[in-house]
Amino acid sequence: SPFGILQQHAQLQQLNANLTDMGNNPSTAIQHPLMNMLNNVAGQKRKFDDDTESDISDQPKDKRLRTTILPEQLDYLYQKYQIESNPSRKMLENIAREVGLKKRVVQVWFQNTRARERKGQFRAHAQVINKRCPFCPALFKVKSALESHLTAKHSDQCARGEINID
Amino acid sequence: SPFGILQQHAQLQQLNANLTDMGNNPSTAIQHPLMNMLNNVAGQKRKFDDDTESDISDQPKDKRLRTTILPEQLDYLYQKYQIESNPSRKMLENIAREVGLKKRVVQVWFQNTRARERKGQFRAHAQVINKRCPFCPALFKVKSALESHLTAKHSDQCARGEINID
DNA sequence: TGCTAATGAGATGTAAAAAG
DNA sequence: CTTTTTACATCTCATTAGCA
Repeated sequence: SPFGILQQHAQLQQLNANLTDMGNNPSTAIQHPLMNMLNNVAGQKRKFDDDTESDISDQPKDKRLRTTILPEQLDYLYQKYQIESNPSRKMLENIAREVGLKKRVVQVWFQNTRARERKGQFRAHAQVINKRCPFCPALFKVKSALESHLTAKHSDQCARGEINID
Repeated sequence: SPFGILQQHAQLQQLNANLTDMGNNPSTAIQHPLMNMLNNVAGQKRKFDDDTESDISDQPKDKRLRTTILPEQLDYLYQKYQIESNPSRKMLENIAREVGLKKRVVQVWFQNTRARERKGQFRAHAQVINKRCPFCPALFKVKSALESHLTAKHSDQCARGEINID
């Protein structure tokens, strides 16, 4: 996947979030009064299995981890969104694999984007360029994709100032 | 900066090595004679799409597994249903083999579809999409038409994984 | 602080199981 | 077999909360 590095980047961010969270979790167990405490309707255990109900350990695992979708990934997602705003499951898996995000994350992104669009908050995102890489025959239609490619494959040349991305 | 990623690449790889590569591998790939080009994923894999990826295969509970019948398969089944809504055992086996589903699954589908029809819930079942070809301005309102166009005119791009037919 | 990723409730469709 | 019920999968919508 061309986003392999990006994926790892995101994972690192999440990891760091979890690690640094150890020990300082001030916002644990803040529940809104409106929110009900019951788990999902069908009894599916979404929370950590609480059969050991004594709950002495009280690990601060409640922290919600937020995936950072990088600009390059966003471009890709928006590209796909233009083609199909409501992709099938199979399509979703393909996209997730390509972009290097979990399927669930991609699914949520599409849901949120759809909702955003319905509310009229849709914004064009990707910068279409359709340019060729100066160092190899690769062709790109999105600017950020070219940038990723350059940093991944031709970072040395770029560093020498031989090329201007714009 | 897009170059910042590279700096972390090394440690990221190390980190990634430690992580138990949570690669979701849905390649169950049940194949059926019909539509050989689509890789059918309707295999029995525990879905339960919730994040947490707790795919540890020691789930002791009675998990009712639900087959996902793909649109292409549905098309085929409805086609057969129009011809004969109550097929014989032999026909059932034929249909099951051709569509790539277990006989029992097809049997249940016919039962449920019959019941649905009796209750007046019969669906027209048209695959209207109104999508534009990702590679040229051609517009299609029927899914199968787009698929034909893609395989006929842009098979190379499709093969390169630049776009997914579904 | 704004944008948005993630969550949860509620609705819908339907495959599978149970009942008849 | 049919009818009914259960449970899973996925969507929308409203909210909550994390990060730049």
